[in-house]
Amino acid sequence: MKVRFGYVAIAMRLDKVTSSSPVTYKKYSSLDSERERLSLLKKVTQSNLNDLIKILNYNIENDIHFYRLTSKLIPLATHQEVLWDYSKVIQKQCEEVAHLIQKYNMRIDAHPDQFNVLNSVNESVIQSTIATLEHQLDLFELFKMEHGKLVLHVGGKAGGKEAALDRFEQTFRTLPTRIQQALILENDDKTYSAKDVLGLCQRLQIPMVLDIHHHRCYHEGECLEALVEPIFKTWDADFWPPKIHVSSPKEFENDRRHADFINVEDMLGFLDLIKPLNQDIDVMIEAKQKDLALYRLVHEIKQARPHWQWLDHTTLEI
DNA sequence: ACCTGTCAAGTCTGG
DNA sequence: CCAGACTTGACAGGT
Repeated sequence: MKVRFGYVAIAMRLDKVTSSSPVTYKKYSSLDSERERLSLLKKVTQSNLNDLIKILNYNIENDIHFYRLTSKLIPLATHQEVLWDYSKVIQKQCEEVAHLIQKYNMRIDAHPDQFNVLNSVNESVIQSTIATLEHQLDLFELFKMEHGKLVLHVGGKAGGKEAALDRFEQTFRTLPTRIQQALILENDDKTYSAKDVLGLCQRLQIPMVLDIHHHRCYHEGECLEALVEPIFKTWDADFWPPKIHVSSPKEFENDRRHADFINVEDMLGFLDLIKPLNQDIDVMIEAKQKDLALYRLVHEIKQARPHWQWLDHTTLEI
């Protein structure tokens, strides 16, 4: 089985490189002319795309095949008072991004922010969530990513979990097909357990992302061992192998906040657990120190399991 | 060179 | 019912 490691949004080794520079609506609306406003949006967006290209090149240089885009790549892209056409402004850079992704066969995902709630009791929240998902898929198209995935949590629990899960299911079935095909769901750390999300994903026939730390923070006695196989099975029909999220608690056992680095024992425990399944997986590292945490984890796995083989600097073959 | 406040969003808790 | 916490990274402004 092959295990690849990825990280989120920021390459800490690259100084002064960020693909998340914002334009706040406050700043935008303070500008007097349409020309100034567009010029600011254009400047920041092009800078973000240029830095994304630097990050992708950096990933390639370091054998990193898995990466999560920032959700802030295009400032004010979905703001109802702005809604600007960014596609022409970044056409050239998108071609470069597409080229890099295709050439190196990178897996790239997106994880819209927590404010995106498909099971909200507020219809306008659902509509803005759909707009955000559409926007992310527009970007995937510009990057020629046919199989890009969007990770979401189930959302709130207003009206009780059963009712809230039903709302999710109802809403999902009305979504545009391309969103249905891209959505994958993750267990969270206080409301929807791995077991809850697995059931929902099975009903909707969509893949599930297992977050190991969230499971540790919130479960109702279920053990991971029994859940892993059916969770992986939700990926059977998919282009990609299953992916999991890994993080370690900041201070104490069930601390929901993420630590700077990954505790290697957390990772080794899981790898030992799933080894009998002989299943390729992609591991998204969610640590404050981003790519640095990836390098440290890989290094510590190599020390702890010296007999394991590596296909390149970050790809494990066991 | 550092620290603090601001921005943007939705949900949930505590008063 | 409403204020504040939760969360995140970038950046502006003050010291």
